[in-house]
Amino acid sequence: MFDFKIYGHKNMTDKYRHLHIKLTPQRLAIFKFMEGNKSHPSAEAIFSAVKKQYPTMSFATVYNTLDALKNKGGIRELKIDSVKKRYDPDLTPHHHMICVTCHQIFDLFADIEVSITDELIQGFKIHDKNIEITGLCRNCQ
Amino acid sequence: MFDFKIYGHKNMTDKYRHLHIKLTPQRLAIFKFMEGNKSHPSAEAIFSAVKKQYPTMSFATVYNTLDALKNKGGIRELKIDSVKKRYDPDLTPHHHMICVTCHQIFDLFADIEVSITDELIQGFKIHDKNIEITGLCRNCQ
DNA sequence: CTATCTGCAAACGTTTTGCATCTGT
DNA sequence: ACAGATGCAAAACGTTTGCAGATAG
Repeated sequence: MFDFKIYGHKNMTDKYRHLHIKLTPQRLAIFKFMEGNKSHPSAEAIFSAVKKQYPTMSFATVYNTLDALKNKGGIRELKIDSVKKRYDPDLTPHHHMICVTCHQIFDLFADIEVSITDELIQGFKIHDKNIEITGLCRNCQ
Repeated sequence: MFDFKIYGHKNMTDKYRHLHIKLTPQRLAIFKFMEGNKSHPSAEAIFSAVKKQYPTMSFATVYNTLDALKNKGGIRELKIDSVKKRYDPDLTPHHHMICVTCHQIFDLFADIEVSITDELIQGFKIHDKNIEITGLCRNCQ
């Protein structure tokens, strides 16, 4: 989930110590579930998955953890789904393709040319550019 | 809101007849409010505005009308705001810039080069490409 | 030790729904 | 006439919050 290989982590706890948040077992389970997860899960999906291991897991803990991760720059919150928030542990610059039929989300690691004239942006200071592509995935065509 | 000037509309009702939905006074009030509206209003904003004229206006009617419009291609539903849906009557291709401080939404009518190799899109058939830019607007810098 | 986290339940804001009544066509 | 819209209130849904007890550091 985070590229800290340079630290040579001994274990799970060491691996996430840099976040400077309390590393509870519940949180570590969430980190583990998110690590390398390409499904862009919702809070509900994360909750369901981690609840198997921690039957007392609550939404408060899931949202609390996701919020902490988001604030520490550990995950991205996606607005791809108008119904619920989705989370992406992949922080490398990429975009998303959403199938209008099966609603699956596909990563797109294309380097996209976004050339905008100063005149058009009305003095807006750009932090981030994000491209959302809608259409039909191979299966649904 | 719709570019049907070629029909030479006599009045409000004629203007929207092509939608093939019942043109109630409430709906016409919503159409009028949306026409040329650059504020990307939420359902609540539309409701509040139109309620002044129709005190009995309900959310059911607002959502019903927005849904009909969306399905007939009369408006676009935006996913820019993760809390609530926003609606845009402008159907000409354009993108959005969202200020992270004041949360205002600005239109961006730039023609953006999105060149993607066939290999990267995994057979995905693209219908639409949408760019969301986040940053600071001139006022908030 | 104590600042922070967990888990529960209740509250919240947005959107959807059921249904009786009404109305545009 | 009648398919479809309105308006109300209730429900549904995802998310947030308050708080008492627990725990990581």
